[in-house]
Amino acid sequence: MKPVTLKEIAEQLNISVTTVSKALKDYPDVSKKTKGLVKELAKTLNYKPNTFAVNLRTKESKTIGLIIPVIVHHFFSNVIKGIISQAEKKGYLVIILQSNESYELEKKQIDLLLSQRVDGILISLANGTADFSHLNQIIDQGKPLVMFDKIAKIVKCSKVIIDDRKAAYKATQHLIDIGCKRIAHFRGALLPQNSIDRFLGYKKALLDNNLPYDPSLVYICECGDMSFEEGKKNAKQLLNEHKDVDGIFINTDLVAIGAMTEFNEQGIKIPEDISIVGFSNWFMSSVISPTLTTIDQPGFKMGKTAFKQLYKEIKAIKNKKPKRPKTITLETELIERESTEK
Amino acid sequence: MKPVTLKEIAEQLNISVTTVSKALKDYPDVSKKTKGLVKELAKTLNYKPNTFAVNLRTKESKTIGLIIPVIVHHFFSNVIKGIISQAEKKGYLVIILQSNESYELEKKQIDLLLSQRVDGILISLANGTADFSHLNQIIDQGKPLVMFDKIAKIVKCSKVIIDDRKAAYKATQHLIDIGCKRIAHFRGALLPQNSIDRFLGYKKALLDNNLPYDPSLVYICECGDMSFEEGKKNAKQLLNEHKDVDGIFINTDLVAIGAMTEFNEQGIKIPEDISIVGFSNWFMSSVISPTLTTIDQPGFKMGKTAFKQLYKEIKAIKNKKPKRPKTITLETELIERESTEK
DNA sequence: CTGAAAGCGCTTACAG
DNA sequence: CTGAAAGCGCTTACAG
Repeated sequence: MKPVTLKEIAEQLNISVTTVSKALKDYPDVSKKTKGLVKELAKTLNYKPNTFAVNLRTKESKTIGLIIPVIVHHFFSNVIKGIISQAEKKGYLVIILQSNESYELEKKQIDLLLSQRVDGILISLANGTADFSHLNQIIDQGKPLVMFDKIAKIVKCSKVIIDDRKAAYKATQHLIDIGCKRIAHFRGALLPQNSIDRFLGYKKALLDNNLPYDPSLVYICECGDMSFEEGKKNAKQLLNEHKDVDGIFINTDLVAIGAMTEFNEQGIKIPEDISIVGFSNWFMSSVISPTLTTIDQPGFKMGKTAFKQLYKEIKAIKNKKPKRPKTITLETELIERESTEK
Repeated sequence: MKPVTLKEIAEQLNISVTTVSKALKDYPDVSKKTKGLVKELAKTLNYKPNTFAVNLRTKESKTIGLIIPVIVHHFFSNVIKGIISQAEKKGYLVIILQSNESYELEKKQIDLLLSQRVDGILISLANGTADFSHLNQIIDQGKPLVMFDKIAKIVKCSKVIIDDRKAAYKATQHLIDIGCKRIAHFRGALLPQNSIDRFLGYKKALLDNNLPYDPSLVYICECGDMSFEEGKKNAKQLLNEHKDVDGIFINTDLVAIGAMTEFNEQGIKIPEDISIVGFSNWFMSSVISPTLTTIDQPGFKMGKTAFKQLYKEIKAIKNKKPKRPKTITLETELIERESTEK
């Protein structure tokens, strides 16, 4: 019932706690016989080292923290899966917190993780985050920090991202290639770096193809986390303001699906009247009707990569050889489906 | 850079560590003046108690473990969200592990959590779990354990569930009410208690309505985690074997969506030729075409409730007043949509 | 090959 | 009101 300690093993075997500890950790300076006895007894007593004591001594918790804006989210839940699967392989546990796209919460959660003394932190920023002192605080403490997907360029830490600009360019170019002349963009929130980059990719594709860039065709969302509704709302507004639009590049599939629902209700045909490209490749996008053309964003791989990078930095810091921050860019892919079939 | 300790505060103030510790925790036997000084200095030095040391002393980690079969899953990610939101309110952190529907992994992960000395464990069982000694081990150690959704009736711990039998009955009755005479059932895996109960609810509804129960209309899945494909496969098989089926109650929306895709490809019309009721109310089900009638399963609430129950038990055990296990049943609701519109 | 001792950073019963 | 001391369960440098 009560957990077994080294002391009890030592007493039963009439040897010292030191020797028991060493035997269990296979120190070379313990005799084979003693090791055998200790290990056997440890097994029968079901000995498990007390992590609290180990942590206190080694100053490591073998635990990392993860802060994520939303959990119920196809992309992010894939990232989580990637992170914990990789962490498990290396013997690390993951504490997950949801910032809910709130800067205030994010800040508090970082405090919480730091006082919990996790070995490192993985974060994807909240939409509202514009100040980064809470992130620099992590770095100042010499704790590894890796940002992914929603990052702040200015913070000096490693990052795992996709080339958002290029991906958005690809998406927009595809609309142009199938003949769209008047292409709108639903960009989502204003602040996050990836919205900015996706917008810039959209704009560049237009200009490179000698299509005029019209700011009134770009729809921003001031809202919080209401993707589907946001798509509906934007679509409605677009139909009022710009009857001539024949293609839309929509930041995030869920918003795109909201828009498609609205178009469908108003009798607008996709892709005949308007072609649509989403972003992220949620599973849903492959089963709705029409199926949605989108950019595949490798969530699972991003999670894995982010953990791997964090792990490297944890090791490096432990060995007193801290590395310079690194930015890793993962490939994306355009998935062509019915919503752009001409 | 290096974390501040009680000792440093004590030295700077020329008082004892004991007094500093007490002052920070607002013990009544410390003078107001001292408290003021200590708290102020702690703040300026940004003192954070070392959790490892605190845990070692108090034997509490303020951390719980959560084992879940799959993370990328609308229902389960809602449960996770419910759990961590509630845990955060009570100052608890959550370590999340994914069992991947594997009994072996689940067992290892419980070992991991126990040696991590979490204060309690929340679990939804893997499909493959038929032996429960790893769960009893938790209880034997006097650690609180709460199971949710996928439970084992035989294990003596608290449970948070829905009335699966009733919900399935409701779903099947709905098919009968709209005129279906020959109703199939895709039950999913064989073992989990909730598949069993949903099957029993289906069967009872048939019998209560004087419809014959035909075992060949019940499709079991021996597969692992391939819901969408499973739905397609079952639908294909059903079309070969039973052309006369006019309604299906399908365990889990994702499987239902797979089936609908197959029916669609084969030119079978829903709901005209076959009516379908799913289970779980994934967001997706409200946006596909036709929209899917289903049973709404309150994931967020289930997560919240499970944590609350665990929390109560943690407190109860701490106060040496352990409570008897309790089973909490949450309400479900039939959501009528196009797939059963007659 | 074995073990005594110090110490990680706290908390708390006890003495004054 | 304050503090010395013991102890939580480990690890590890050091002595023998």
